Amino acid sequence: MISGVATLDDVARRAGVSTATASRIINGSSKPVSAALRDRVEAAVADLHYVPNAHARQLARSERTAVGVVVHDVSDPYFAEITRGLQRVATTDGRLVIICNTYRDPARELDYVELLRAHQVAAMVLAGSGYHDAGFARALRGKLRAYELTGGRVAVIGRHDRTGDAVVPDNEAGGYLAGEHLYALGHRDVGVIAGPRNLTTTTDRLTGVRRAARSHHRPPPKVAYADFDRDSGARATADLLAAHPRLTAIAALNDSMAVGALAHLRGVDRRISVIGFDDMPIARDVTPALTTIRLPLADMGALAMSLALSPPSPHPRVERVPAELIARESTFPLDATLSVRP
Amino acid sequence: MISGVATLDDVARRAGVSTATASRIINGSSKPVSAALRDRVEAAVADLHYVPNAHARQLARSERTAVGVVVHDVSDPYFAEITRGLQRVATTDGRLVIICNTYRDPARELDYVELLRAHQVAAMVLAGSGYHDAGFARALRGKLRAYELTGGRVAVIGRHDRTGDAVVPDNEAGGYLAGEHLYALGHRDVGVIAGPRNLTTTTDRLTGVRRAARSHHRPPPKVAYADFDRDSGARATADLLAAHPRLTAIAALNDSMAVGALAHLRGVDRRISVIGFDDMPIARDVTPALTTIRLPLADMGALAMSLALSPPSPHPRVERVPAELIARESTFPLDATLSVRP
DNA sequence: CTTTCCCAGGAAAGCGCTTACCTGGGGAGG
DNA sequence: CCTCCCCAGGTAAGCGCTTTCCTGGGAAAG
Repeated sequence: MISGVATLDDVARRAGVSTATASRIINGSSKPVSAALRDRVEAAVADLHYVPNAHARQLARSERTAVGVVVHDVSDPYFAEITRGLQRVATTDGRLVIICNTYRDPARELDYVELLRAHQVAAMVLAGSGYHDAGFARALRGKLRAYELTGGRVAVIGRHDRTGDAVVPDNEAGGYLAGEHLYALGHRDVGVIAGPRNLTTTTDRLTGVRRAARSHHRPPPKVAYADFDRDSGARATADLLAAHPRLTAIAALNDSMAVGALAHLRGVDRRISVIGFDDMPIARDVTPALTTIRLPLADMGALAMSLALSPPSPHPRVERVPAELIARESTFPLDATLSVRP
Repeated sequence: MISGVATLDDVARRAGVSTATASRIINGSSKPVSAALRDRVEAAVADLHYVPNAHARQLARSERTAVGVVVHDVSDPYFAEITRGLQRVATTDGRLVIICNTYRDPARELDYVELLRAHQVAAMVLAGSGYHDAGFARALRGKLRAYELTGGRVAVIGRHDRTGDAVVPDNEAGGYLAGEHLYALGHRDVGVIAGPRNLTTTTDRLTGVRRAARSHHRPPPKVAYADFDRDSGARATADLLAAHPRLTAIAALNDSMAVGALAHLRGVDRRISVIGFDDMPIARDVTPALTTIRLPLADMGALAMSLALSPPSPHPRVERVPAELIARESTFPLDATLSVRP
C-alpha cells in the first residue's frame, strides 16, 4: 500500500490468502478455487478499490496487448475518418489504441515509433507519413525494421518506399479522374491547388492531373502549393487566379482546400469550377455542393488495422484502394461558365 | 534476449559492464562514468537497436507519466477541437496522452476510467460525460474518488454533479443567447432541435432557450430530439416542420444538427432562420453561413488539461466559460421571412 | 486403519528496469 | 612507504504481478 495505491499484496493480506490465489481469482484463472476464498478476495478487492497495475501485469505476462497509431493529427477530418476505422477494428479485437500526432514533424514521427516500441505495442499503423526525404525515410525504415525483427507488426496507409503491409489509395488515378472530369467539361485552363510539396499524396495526385492534361493535349496545369487546410487553400486560390486570370477550373488536392477555394470565389464573384479530393463529410454541405474524388477513408483505416493485427505473411500485402468521382454542383461545363460572363 | 527483444542485460553483457552502469548511461544519470564505458554502451545500444521497456521502467520508477483523456469520439469535430487543446498542453508538458472513445456508452466510460487508473496515468480529463443517470453517476464518482485518493488528478469538461476541478461552458446562457437572438428578430414560433435527452449539454442549452421564450412572453418552443449529428438533425427538422407548419425559426443545439437542418431546408424551399451552437469550423462554409453560439473548444480543452496537471487545490476550481453569439447569414428578421412568401 | 492419489493453495522465481548501498583500487597526504 | 579518502563501477533489492512447481491434507481405495 505504498503511496496509497492498493497492491495485490494488500488484497491478499486482507483476504488472508497468498498473492498467487488472489491473482488467480482476479484473473479468472482456470484453476479451481473454493467459493469461500473467492468471496473473501472479491470483498477485499472491492474494499480497497483495487485495480491491478497494468505495467506490472504487462511485464509479468510479457505479451503485447496495445496497438499504436501514428498520424498527422487526429483532429484533422481526414485522419479523424481514418482513425475511426482503425479504432473500430482495434476495439473489436479488445485492444487499447495509443494515438500519436506528429503534426508532420519527421523527428516527432521517429520519436513516436520508438515510444510505441518501448510500450510493447503489438502492432502499429502509420498514416500521413511518406515524405520525400531520403534521410528520414532511411531512419524510419531502420526503426520499423528493428521493431519487426522483434515480432512487431506494422501497416502503413499511403504510398511508402518501404516494403511491407500497406493500404495504398490510388491517388494518381484519383488525380487523373479529377483532371479528366474538368477537361471533359470543356475547360482548357485548369489550375491545381496542391498540398505540401514533400508529401507523396501531393505528388501522386498532381501526377494524375497532369496525365489528364496530356491526354487532352493541354499544357500542364498551373500549380499553387498550400498546406492541405482551408485557409491556405483560399490564399493559394487567390494567388493562382491573380497570376492566371484565364483559369476556369480548379482542382484542389483535398476537400479542405477546395472549401477554401469556394470561400474565396464567393467573395470575388467569379464562376469557376472547383473539384476536391477525399469526399469529407463537409463536401455535400457547402454551396455549391462539392464535386470530389472519394476515398473510403474509414475503410482504409479498418483495413490497415486488420493487416497489422493479422499474422505476418511471407509476402507483403498491399491493398490498393480505388478512387471514385462524385459529381456534385461545384463543377460545370465551360459553356455555363462563359454564358454567365456577359 | 528472450523472443528477440534486446534487454538491458543484453546491452550490458555486450558492452562488458553491469546493468547498473548501462542504465546510468542510458538515462544520462548524474553519476560520473568514464568515456570508454559510455562509448561501449552506446555502441551496444545502437547495435542491438535497444529500446528500454517502458513498462519495466514505469514499474521500477513508479512515477506516473502518461495522462488519459476520455471523450465521446475524437473523430467528432466537437471533441476533435477539445482534444486538440488538450494535446497541446499535455505534449508541452512532455506527456503521452491516451485517448479513449466511449461512444456515449456509460459502461465503456466506467471501464476506461479503470483502465486508465490501471495504467497509472498521472491525470485524466473527461469530456462529453454527464448523463442523467443516477446509477452511472454514482459509479463514476466512486471510481474517480478512488483514483484521486491514490494521488490521481481529474478534471472534467462540462457540467457534472461531482465536486472537483472542472471547466464548464455556460450552456444555459448560450441557449438563452440563441433564443434571444431569434425572438429579437421578431420570430414568434421557434422550434428546437435538441441532442440526446440524457445529456446535461442538451438540457442546459434547452433551458436557456426556454428562458428566452419566457422573457419574450412566448410559449415554450417546440422541441424535437436528435443525436447531435447531421443526419439526425435533418430528420428532426423534417419532423418538427411537419408537426408545426408555422415555425419560422429553428435553434439547433449544435452545429452538426444545424447543418442537417440547413440541408433539409434547401430541399423543401422554405425560408427559415437557423441558429447553431459551438461554432465549428464548418459553420462559416455552409450556405447560408451559419449563425451560431461560439464556445472556445480548444481553449476549454487546454484549460482542463492544465487544471488536471496542476497540483491539487483544497478548493475545487471551476472555470466557467462564456458563450458568444456569432451572427452570420442563416438568421434574419421575421419580416424578411414573410416577404418572401408571396 | 494404511496407503495412494488428487487437488486446493502457497512458496518463490522471474518479467526488465532503477537505485541505494557497497567495494576496491588509485591518488594524495603524512 | 603506509593510510585515508574518494569515486567509478558493481551487487542486489525491490517495483507489482503471473505462473511454475511444490506441499500437505482429505477422500478414495485397499
